[in-house]
Amino acid sequence: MAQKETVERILDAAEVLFAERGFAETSLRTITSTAGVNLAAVNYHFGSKKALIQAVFERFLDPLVDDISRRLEEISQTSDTIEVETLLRVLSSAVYDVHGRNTNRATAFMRLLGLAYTQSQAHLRNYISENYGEIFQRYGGMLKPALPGATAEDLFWYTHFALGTAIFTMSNFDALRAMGENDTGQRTPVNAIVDRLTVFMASGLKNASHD
Amino acid sequence: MAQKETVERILDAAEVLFAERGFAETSLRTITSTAGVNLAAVNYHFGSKKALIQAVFERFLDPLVDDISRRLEEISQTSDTIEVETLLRVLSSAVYDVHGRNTNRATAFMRLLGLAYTQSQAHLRNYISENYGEIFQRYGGMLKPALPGATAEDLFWYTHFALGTAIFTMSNFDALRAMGENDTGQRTPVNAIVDRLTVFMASGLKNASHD
DNA sequence: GTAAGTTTCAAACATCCGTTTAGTGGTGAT
DNA sequence: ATCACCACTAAACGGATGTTTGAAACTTAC
Repeated sequence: MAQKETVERILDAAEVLFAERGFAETSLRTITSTAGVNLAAVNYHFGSKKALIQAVFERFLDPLVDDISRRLEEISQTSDTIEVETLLRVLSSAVYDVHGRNTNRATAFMRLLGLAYTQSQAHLRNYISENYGEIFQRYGGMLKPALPGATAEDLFWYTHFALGTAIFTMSNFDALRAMGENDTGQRTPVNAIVDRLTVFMASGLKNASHD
Repeated sequence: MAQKETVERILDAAEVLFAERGFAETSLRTITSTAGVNLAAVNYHFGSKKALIQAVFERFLDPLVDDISRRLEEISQTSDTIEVETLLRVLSSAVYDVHGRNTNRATAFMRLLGLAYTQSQAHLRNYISENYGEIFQRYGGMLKPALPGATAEDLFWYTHFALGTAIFTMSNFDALRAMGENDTGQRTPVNAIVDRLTVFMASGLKNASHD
């Protein structure tokens, strides 16, 4: 009866609240009351709180993965050897593509991705690695020729260092930005942060080649 | 009456359980039952769950901060300009110094540090920044001349990238090493990982200088 | 217009949580 | 021996949580 369906109202509220407080710290009552729906609606439409969490991820991960897939195919056709920076840009560009206009949504997404790693939600990790593991491996396969001379051990550790940098930054995005503003007096724009992050990761990764 | 005091038994159990599951996900009943003490003991000795969380951190951070302080004074006397790698080594050496023998304890501590950033525990962040903010700033002050040409904004973001890399790696230390062994067939020694981590962070940081 | 099916609702359910209380047992000083 | 003090304990408290229930309201189709 309201403008938006109940299901989407719940997903909208849950996305924001989960990103702000985490999964365990956000109650269904808080979600349903800010969504303006009945408490029982979550269990009716999704089945359980865990299923709701997965649904939140599915809603924004699906279009994102499609976008990344498309971009990876594009650049693998145009050029033969792909630079590290190019591969990193694929990710940030995809995020911007999908949630570009809405910065709040993009930062919420980043925090959620970070929380997925950090918070003890085994069901979420399983869900993600089952449904999105393939694209992850494809990406790693394309990264390998970009870092010639790196052993398998090098590649493993350096990519996980880079992954850790990104995830830590994402999961603390707002807090870090607030600290930075308090510290330097400058409120760094999102894309300026992403640029620095890309530089940091790329230069760290490149050291895996010639050591 | 038992070999260890009640207070320490609680701290030992809480440290492990918090690191495994997080703060909100660990109940006082779980802590007290694995510690073999009465439920009310936590509130009796510490006052509240929040105070217990802070006490866990205090027991860990105090000796570590002392060690870092001592090392920073040492190197600031011997040489004038300090390399980035040297400053990074101060941290890893201090952790090894204080908890060197017990690798489990060191990784648990790293995970806790990561959780302190990620989990929504405002009181913890306030406690840490109030009690340990000084050494943090001193370290930052010594890092600044090692990265000439970097703006305050650069410095803030690149140091937090490096911090994120370290925290993520350490807090998932066991899981990462298991993945790596499964992936590459090699069980990478701890110091080899720390070495790679130092290289990664240093080369990432150095890019803050000339951009 | 009535029946079937779907969605929403208030209320209750069982369970878990952090905290408090009232009381017990022990220790050391006077 | 008495008193004060400290550590500990079993039990209960009030509140919050995810989930379930059974009936009401609405939608759709014939």
